[in-house]
Amino acid sequence: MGNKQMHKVLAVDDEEPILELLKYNLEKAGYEVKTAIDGSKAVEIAKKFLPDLVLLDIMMPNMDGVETCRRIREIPEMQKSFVVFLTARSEEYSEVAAFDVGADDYITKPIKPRALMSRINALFRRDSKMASPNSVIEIGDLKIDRISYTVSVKEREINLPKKEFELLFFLAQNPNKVFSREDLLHNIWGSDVYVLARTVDVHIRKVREKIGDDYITTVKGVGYKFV
Amino acid sequence: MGNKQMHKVLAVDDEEPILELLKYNLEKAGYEVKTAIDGSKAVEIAKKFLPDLVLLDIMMPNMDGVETCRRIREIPEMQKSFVVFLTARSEEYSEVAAFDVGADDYITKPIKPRALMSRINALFRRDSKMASPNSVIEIGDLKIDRISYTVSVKEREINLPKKEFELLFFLAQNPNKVFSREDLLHNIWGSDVYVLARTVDVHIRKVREKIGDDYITTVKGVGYKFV
DNA sequence: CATCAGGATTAAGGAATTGTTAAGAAATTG
DNA sequence: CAATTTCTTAACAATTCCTTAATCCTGATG
Repeated sequence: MGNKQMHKVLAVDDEEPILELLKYNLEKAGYEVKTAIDGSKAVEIAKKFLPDLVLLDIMMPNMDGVETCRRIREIPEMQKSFVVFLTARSEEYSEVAAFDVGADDYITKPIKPRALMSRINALFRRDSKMASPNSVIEIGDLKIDRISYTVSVKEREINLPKKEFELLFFLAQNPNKVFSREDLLHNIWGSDVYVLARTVDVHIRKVREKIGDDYITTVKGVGYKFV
Repeated sequence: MGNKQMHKVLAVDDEEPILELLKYNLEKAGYEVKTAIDGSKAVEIAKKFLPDLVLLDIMMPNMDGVETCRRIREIPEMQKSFVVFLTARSEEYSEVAAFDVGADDYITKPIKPRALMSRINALFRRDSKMASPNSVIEIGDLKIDRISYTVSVKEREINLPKKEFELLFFLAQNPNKVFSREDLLHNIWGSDVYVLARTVDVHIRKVREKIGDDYITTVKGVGYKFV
């Protein structure tokens, strides 16, 4: 997360000229760009390329944008990436469905390059997705606030070190979803940090020690989940 | 991880010590490894060995990594395998060419064993995750959720240990189809794990105990089926 | 109705996984 | 750069889960 590299963008559209338009503008703005001509190719590329942003045409033959988005969101490493839909002005049908599957924004065609780039730059300017407005999670007695970096259980404030906080926050963001230790390492430590998987156990233990045993569940042989 | 289907890896480098380093670490991690000292040998071995992953040094005398990769990709059975390039930090020249011939990743030398293994494991993990798209099955009062690893009968949540969960999930994925104990062992335990067929009975019993007797049917002399 | 074959059930030991602790590195702070 | 906190690793304890084997049922068959 922290590493300042070029942001990676995957553009998906069934029309070649639009892909070229997107690629040209994005590369000019300093992004690393890959393109895909249909939904299944997009998923394939996303798995390997792990883009920070996916630009996704919502109307495509075979697999449409919404379904493609769902598949992409299933990739553990893609949980934190942005997905922005491209949609013709008329077809607002899928606006709801789009946000359901985790879209971050949508941009209407025809695409105006300058507007497009300004919206995309804005996305990344919001430092990371985590720092976005809804970064306060409240579940039962537990309140996790990523802005002030504090956790409280029943009004009682608790200070968690960074890794413990990130771990709790990440799990709480995806309640009831099991993550393997490897998933957690990739998402919280980053894909280029290599520590033993059992390190996660120790952090889990410390978090539990501080907030109680009721929030993080162990799924033996699989991993951990929130609640 | 539970299922141990040994993955096959072919390591290709013109330096013997590097091959040994790779072989040692890969075998320790449970991979079946073969090595090749140059590109043409690599292609030859790949044809017979059909590895799931090829680790390919990009700078080699005679046939370089990119060309070797192209030849390997021409083998029909190797279309779906992974190819990961090994490249010295300086020579990023070939990054583009590498991805063009279908590379899945590249790792820079000098090789750090732990980082290497973590990336390779991630490669296979990502692959296997995609294999099971329908992660939530609902049949009547029964809901099986592979994301949270929980089973619920009429809103009542039940926690199943891993093997029991996998067993139920597998059967429920193919409703009304009978599987012999051997089929189940092969599919859930893996093809290289040898346990007595009767072990399945015990797990079936425990699943029934928890979700009720109405979901798994015994077909005498044949096996078990869902519903 | 006795016998038999296959399945159900149970309990126990062993295997595998996770919990817990502590010590030394690494990072951060004053 | 010293002091403090946090992170990672390793070792061992605790726990859960898996497998086996022994015994008990059940229904089919002669």
